[in-house]
Amino acid sequence: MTNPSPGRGSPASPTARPRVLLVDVAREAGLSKTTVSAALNGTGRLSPAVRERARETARRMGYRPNPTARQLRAGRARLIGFMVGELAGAPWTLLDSPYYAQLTSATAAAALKRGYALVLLPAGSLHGEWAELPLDAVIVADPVGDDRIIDDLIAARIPVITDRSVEGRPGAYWVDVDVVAAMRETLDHFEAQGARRPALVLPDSPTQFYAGALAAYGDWCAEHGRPEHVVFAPEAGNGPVVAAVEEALGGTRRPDALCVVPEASPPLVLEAARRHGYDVPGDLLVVCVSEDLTATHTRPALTTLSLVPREVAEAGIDLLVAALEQGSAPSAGVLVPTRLEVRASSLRTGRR
Amino acid sequence: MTNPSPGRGSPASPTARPRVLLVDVAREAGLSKTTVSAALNGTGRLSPAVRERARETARRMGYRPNPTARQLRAGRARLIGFMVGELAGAPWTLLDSPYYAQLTSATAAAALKRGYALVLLPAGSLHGEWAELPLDAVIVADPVGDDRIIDDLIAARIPVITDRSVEGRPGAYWVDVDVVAAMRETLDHFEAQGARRPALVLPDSPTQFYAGALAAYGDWCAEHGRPEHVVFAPEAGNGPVVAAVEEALGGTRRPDALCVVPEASPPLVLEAARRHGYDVPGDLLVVCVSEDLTATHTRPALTTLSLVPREVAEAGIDLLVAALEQGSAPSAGVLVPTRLEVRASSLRTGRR
DNA sequence: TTGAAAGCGCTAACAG
DNA sequence: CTGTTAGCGCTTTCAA
Repeated sequence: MTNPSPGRGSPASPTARPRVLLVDVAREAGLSKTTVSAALNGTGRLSPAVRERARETARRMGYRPNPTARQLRAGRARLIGFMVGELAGAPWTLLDSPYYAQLTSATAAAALKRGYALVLLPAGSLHGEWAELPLDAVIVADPVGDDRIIDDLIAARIPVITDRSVEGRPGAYWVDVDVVAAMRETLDHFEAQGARRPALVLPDSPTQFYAGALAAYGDWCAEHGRPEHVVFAPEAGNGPVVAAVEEALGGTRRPDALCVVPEASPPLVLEAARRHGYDVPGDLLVVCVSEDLTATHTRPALTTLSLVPREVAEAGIDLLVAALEQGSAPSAGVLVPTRLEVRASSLRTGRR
Repeated sequence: MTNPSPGRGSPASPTARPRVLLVDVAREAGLSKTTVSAALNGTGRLSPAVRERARETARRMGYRPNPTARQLRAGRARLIGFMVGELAGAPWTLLDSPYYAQLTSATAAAALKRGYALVLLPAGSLHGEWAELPLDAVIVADPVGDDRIIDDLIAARIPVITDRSVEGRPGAYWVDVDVVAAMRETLDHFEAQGARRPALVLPDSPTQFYAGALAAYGDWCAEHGRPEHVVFAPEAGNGPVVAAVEEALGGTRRPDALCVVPEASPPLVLEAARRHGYDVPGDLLVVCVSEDLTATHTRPALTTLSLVPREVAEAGIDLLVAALEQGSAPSAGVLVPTRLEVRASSLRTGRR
C-alpha cells in the first residue's frame, strides 16, 4: 500500500516504465499543469499551501522535468561546444598536452559556473557534427586551416570564440595570449641573469602564436645586439622537441640560455641538457613554455612560461556569456598576459 | 536584387535577425512543412523534382533545423554526461593525469562515432547540475563516496556506467580493468627477469582498484615466498609519489624491482632511482602504471602498465549504446585486460 | 504524391 | 489566486 511503484505498464519490461510527466503530477495533486509548473519553478503567485502540495506530490512521484521541452520553450540549451582544431587527423591526442587538458577542464569549469555545460567536439567535425546539437556557442581552440568551420558556424548564427585570427569578424570573438610580451619578458629575464646567447626552440608550424614568438625573438635580438639562434622542431611531441633541444645544444655555438617553446616534458629537457654536458643553471639557463606540473619537481626546478590556460578559459567564457546574454560583448576580444614562473633553472644568482 | 539578406527585422541590430524556420522554407518554396521536412530528411515518397526544389530553397535560405525541436520529437538528445568523481573539491584537476585525459578524449571520440556527444560534468554535481541537461546516459569515472549521484541517476531512470562497485544494480553498467591479472603479470615479469624482492608503491586511498592491487600483490608474494614490501603515498601527485618511491628505495631493504602504481611522471621516477644509487635496469627493474608518453623517451625507456583508457572508453560506450538502443545491454559489465608495455627499464637481459 | 493536423512536454499569457 | 489556452519548431500519422 502506498506503493511508490506505479504498477502500470508492462511488468515484463521494468525499464520501459513511462516517465512521470507534469500532467501526471497535476492530476495526482488535483491541480493544473500551470500551477504545478509555477510551484516547482518558484514563479507566479501561489498560496504556500498549494505550492507545498504540488512540490510534495512531484517529489513523491519522482517527477523530473524534461530538459528538452524546457529548452525548446526557453530558446536556448545552455550548451557550449568545445572543439580543438589542430591535428584533425588524430582527434583528441591534444588532450595529452597539459595545456589543452587544463584549457579544457578550466573551460568546462568556467562554463558550468555560469550555468552552461561544455560538449566535446572532435577536431574534424565533418561540417555538421555540431549541427545536430543545440549549441548556444562554440569555442574553437587553435583553429588551423579549417577556417571553414568558423565560417559555417558564423553562417549558422552561432557565436564563435577562438584566437585572434578572426579579429574583426562579426559574431566571432577571440581570446589570445600576449606572445610578444611573453618573449620579451623571458629574454629580458635571461639578460638580467647574465646570459648573452639565448637560443630558441620552436615548432615548425605556421601557427600565429609561433610566428609571433619568432618575430618577437628576432626583434629583441636585433635591439640588444645578440645573435639569433633558432632551431625548429619538425613536429610536436617529446621526441622531436627533445631532438631539437639537442641540436640547439650540441653544435659549436654553445648557447648560455635556452627557451623551449613547443610543450615538452620538463625533466626530459633537463636530461637532454645534462647529456650534452651542460650544468643547469650554471652554464645554461632554461625556460620552457609549459603547464606541466613536473616542472616543480625536477632538480633544479624548471622555470616555465605559463600560457595561463585557466585565465584564457575564464576570459573566453566571460566574453561568450556576455555575448549570449547581453546580446553583444563589451569587446570582441581579450589579450591575456602570460606568466613567467621563475624557478632555479633560470637563476644564475645561486652560483658563487 | 535577389539579395540573400532578409531585410525584415530591425536593421539596427544585425544579430537579432530571426532564424529561418521550416515554415519559412515551406512558404518560400510553395510547399508544406511536411513536404520540406520529408525532402530534407530523405523520408517519405516525394517526386525528385519537389525534393530537389525543397532542398535548394532550404540551402538558399540558409535553413538549419532546430536541434532542440528534433530532440523533443525524437525523445532523446544523443547526449552523454561524463563525470569524474574523485576530488570533488578540486574539479577537473584530474585531467592533468594522462590517464583521465586519455579516458576523456577516447570516450568523446567513441561516443561521437556512435552519434552521441559528450558533456563534461563537474565532479561534485550538486545533485541536479545534470538535471538541467537532457542526458541520455551518464558516465561516472571513478566514483568515490558520492554513490549518492549514482542513486539519483538511477532514480531518474538515466542509465549509468561506472566501475565495478555498482555490479548487480539494475540500470547501472560497469567497465573495469583487471587489476588482479595486471599485478600478477607484472610480478611474473619481474620474476622472469630474475628479480626476487619486488616492492610496491601504492596510493593511500581506499579505491577498489588500489585495494585489488594490494591484495593481488599480497597473494602473489605468499604464493612465491617473496617478502612483501609496500610503501604508501599519502596523496596523488608527483611530489608525494616520488617521495614514496624514495622511501621504498632508500631504506635498508634494497628491492631489486619496483612497481609504482599511482600515476607519476616516468622521468621523475627514474631520476629518483638514480639519486639513490640504483642502476636501472642493472640493479633495479622498474614498472610504472602510467599512460604518460614520456615513458618512451627516458633513458632507459620505462616499462609501463597501461590501464588502456582507450579500450575502457570503447567498452563503456559500446555497453551504453547497446543499453540505450536495444533497451538493454548483452551484459551488465565488462572486464578489460591491461597491457604491460615492456621496455628497457625492466629487462635485465641487456646486462652482460 | 502532397498537405493538414496532432502532438513531443513544458512555460507564460491571459482569463476567470 | 488558479486554470485554460496557445504556442516553442519539428516530425509523422492519416486523409485527400
